[in-house]
Amino acid sequence: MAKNKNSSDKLEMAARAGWLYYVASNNQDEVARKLGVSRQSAQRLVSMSVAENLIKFRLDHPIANCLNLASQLTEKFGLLLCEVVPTDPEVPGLLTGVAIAAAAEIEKRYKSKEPAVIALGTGRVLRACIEQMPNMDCPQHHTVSLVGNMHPDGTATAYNIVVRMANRIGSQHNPMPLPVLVRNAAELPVLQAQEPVFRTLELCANADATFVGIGHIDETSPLVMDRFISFEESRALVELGAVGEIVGWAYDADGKVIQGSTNDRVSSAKLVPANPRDVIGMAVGLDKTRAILGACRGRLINGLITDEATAIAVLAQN
Amino acid sequence: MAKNKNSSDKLEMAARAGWLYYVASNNQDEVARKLGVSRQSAQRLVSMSVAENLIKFRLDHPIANCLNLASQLTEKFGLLLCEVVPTDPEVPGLLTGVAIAAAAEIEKRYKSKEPAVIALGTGRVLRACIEQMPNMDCPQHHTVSLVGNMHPDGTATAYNIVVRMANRIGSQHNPMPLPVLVRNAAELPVLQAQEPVFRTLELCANADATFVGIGHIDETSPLVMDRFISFEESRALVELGAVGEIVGWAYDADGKVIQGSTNDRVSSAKLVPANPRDVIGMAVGLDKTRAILGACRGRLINGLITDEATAIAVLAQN
DNA sequence: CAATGTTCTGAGTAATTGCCCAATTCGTTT
DNA sequence: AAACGAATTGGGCAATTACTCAGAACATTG
Repeated sequence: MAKNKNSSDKLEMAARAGWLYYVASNNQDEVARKLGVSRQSAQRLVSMSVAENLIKFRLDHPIANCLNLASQLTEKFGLLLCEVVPTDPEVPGLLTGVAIAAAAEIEKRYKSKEPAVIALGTGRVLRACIEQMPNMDCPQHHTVSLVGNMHPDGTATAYNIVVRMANRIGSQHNPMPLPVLVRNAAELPVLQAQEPVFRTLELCANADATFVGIGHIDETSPLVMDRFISFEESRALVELGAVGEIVGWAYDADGKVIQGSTNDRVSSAKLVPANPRDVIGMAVGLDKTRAILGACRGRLINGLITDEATAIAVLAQN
Repeated sequence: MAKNKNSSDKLEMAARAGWLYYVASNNQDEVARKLGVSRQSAQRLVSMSVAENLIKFRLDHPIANCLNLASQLTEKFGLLLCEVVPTDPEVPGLLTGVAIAAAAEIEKRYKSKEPAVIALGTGRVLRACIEQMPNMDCPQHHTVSLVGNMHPDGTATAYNIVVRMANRIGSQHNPMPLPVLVRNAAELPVLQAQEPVFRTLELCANADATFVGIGHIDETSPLVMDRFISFEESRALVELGAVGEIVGWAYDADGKVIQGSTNDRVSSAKLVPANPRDVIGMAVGLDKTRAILGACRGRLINGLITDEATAIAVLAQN
């Protein structure tokens, strides 16, 4: 009884203190004087008003929700970096937002005076990213491709990201002179032992930061559309549980890299689960939900750049 | 362009900083690190987030004395709604508190899915209210002005509340394209028969909720200060027993609308005593006491949002 | 009533925040 | 291209806020 009254009085005082402090923007000395208590007590009351949630903070800005989603994702998947950009409800597939965010992140690395190695994968976001990069002159840095840049016939792929990026920012660069998938698994060791390939893979393994697109796997997936794998292979991967791919490596819902199938012929740098360096995945689109989820669960990435709608979907499905 | 982008970037950073500081309770060092800026810049951003009202504080606790006053007022005047917020004893005129409470009440109406018509009057509280509203997107709702939004010379008034409110919450809106007082009583019927005016008045009459400021009448009253009526007219009104005004309509201590004088030229929507819809008055300040009392007695309002000190004065005088 | 435990208080101190100022950057003008 | 002015930055320091702790007040129990 006495206790109840006491604590409810306290709360009321706390409410007043919180009001005077936050709403009327008094400092704690003034609050103390106006409530007739010592400054220390006023401090305790103000602090209580927050602890007891009598004072609510709310952020009124378009990015508020994004921040919230980013922090949920960070929390849930132990990410080092997470950026969620607003979605234009009328153009939900728009890449510009994530591309800008990703470009800003990439640019940050290139701005460093210290020589850095940045490894790049594939994907629409990364391609859009290049447009968003400023022209720079960074001969001290190194841009390296995680993934083969040619078709089996020797022509360069449409996603020749490394070269275009390196041109723009003026860095040294190593493309990967291999097809994404080699013709048969047996020749892979031989090809990867070639000096240029070998060096490139080495750089990838030691890259200070890695940026990759996250692809989903089904009939409409980028791998199929760009004819890297056939429709049948895609279906086989799905049979094996594949939900997504990063630089060609297909993985399942837990982020475990699939054994066998097309993965035997992937020439790309290996994925390193729980990599201590920054590995930042980028993806937009509701069809990517499961792929993103898998990549996060398996710690194939430790950073994520996406948009609001996709983030919501990922969190909802988790 | 560059400047615009710059400042919108700044605001976004400020929003982030505010979020990290207040919502995620980081200290400024952590905010600085997470945003990649210096501690001082972080401090500036946090401070900007408050100054720009990106961060809003809200007290969520029924303070006993305020509740008590509210229930006395409700009882005594048969109100449908009454909200009393704390007063800072040294800054009794501070509008922030009532503005926040009123904004919460208005927001509640706008949150409804059902299309609603909200009518707004004038006054300092209502103006301060707009700052406290979150940005919303409510194209299904309608915001309508009870009172003329222009000076006789055609310029818009400083209290162009409807437009600013509608911009913020993204509703349709009807300002009132008339002066608050027309030049002479004879032309009033003609002007009010104009389609846009007529439609607006019609909406006002059917508004689901009406929010009005309560003004007092003397030499220092808003009507005089803003040159809507002359000092002499004000004195004449006082002679006729006027103690307060709502959207320009002067009324006496019993809440009876004054006959004649400037009231003959008021273009605003008519006051409806004992209106079955919500009509919520807002007022702060001891000089408003009699005006509030009159409005309540005459049932010109059926809801009241005020502060502790004013509430005490109103009850004491009754 | 004394003993015991709990809560509350304020002094002291550490940490954090707010502000001023000089230096620098950036954009603009000439 | 140089010069100028506005805006931005970070260091340094003062003000404010948070925390710790020992003692006081209070209630509870034996």
